[in-house]
Amino acid sequence: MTSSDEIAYYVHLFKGLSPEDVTQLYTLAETRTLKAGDVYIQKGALSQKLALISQGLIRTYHTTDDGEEITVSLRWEQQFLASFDSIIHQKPSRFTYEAMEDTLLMDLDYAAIQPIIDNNPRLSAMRHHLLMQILSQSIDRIESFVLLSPEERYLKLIHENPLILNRVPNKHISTFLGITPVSLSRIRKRITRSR
Amino acid sequence: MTSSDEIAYYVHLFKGLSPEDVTQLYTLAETRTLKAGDVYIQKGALSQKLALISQGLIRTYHTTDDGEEITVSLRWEQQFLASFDSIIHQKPSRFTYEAMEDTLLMDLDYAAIQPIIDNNPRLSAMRHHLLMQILSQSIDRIESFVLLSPEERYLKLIHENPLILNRVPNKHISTFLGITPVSLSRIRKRITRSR
DNA sequence: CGCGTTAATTATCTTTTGCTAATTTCCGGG
DNA sequence: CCCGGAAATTAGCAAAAGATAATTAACGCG
Repeated sequence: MTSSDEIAYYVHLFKGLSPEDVTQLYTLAETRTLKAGDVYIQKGALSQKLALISQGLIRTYHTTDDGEEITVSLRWEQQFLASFDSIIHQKPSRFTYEAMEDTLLMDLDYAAIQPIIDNNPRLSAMRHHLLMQILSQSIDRIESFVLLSPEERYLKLIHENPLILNRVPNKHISTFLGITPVSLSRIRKRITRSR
Repeated sequence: MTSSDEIAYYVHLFKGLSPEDVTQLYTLAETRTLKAGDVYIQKGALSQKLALISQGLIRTYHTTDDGEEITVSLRWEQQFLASFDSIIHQKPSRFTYEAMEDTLLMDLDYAAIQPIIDNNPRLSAMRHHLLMQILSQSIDRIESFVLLSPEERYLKLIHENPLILNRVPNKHISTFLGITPVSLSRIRKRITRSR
């Protein structure tokens, strides 16, 4: 794919942007490939990374004192990924961002693109729109913890996102839902038994 | 307090804005008082309400099929309150927003102020800044559900926000933490016993 | 294709939570 | 100041979840 093809693709994807708008950012973007298991952002890193995932899946996790990994976020195709600790608070990331599959993404440095976005009304509007999407998803996730039981959260997940189960091992799904792998296994058994 | 005093106050509060910027929004704002128990946004309402709380505390809750109230959010002085369902998705609010105390707030209609903010770079930048704050708080709350036990969530709450306990009954604190009032009571007992 | 590692399930036991109801405490209006 | 209703705690029991370990299944690499 040529870069002009790609720009046309993003103009189509982000309605409201001109080819020039996209090009401004595209120039500063780097296409990156990650192999399954590769770390995209290391815990402790201070870089203000921002990425748009073209292909693949990235898991964000926290590591406990005894070395357990707890999955905080799962992001895949067409979704943005951001090192929020660094972007919002200029602090080192408390989390590790790791590819679960071979992954292709557009890698950006938010510190570099921020002034460009700030000075371009259409890019600013797009950033605002995307931020609202992300905020909406976050609020949704909070609600699922407040309103639903672990079993209901799992059912919601497989309802809204059945494909993810084939891409992420259950042990990561479980911590993503705020429970242990053993507990998820029991929930799955309960569910299959009752249908 | 005169309105010019108030504008000076907001100029000081939102660094980066000029008195003119503040005035643009202030003109469209309405100072509203709510008595304890008053509903600010009714479940089902479609209005894109946005408020800055000057004094008081507002609880957002979901009502279950059997009439139980589950608290989703608690907001107080200097914080923004938004009917996200309506603002982001133009849908009726799934939640009720109710004052827990006599409350004073600046009431805004986001539909009315959006074009003004869009056309004013400083206001746009402030909106973006505030959105990032709200997103950061949301992500924090998600993390507390994924990483912490109910007891740890309660300890985190009283550590970060001890005053809230004197302003909100425990039955609302408990559902806010994703547990039942009875369970919170037991957690409180465990804690006092161990110190 | 087999071997070894990891994931998933199952088992056992302990702890915590939910549910329901009873009891006690708290609080505001008369 | 008292009284009634709501909140908070406590109690008792059932269900679910956590911790740990053992067993089985799945998977990737040579």
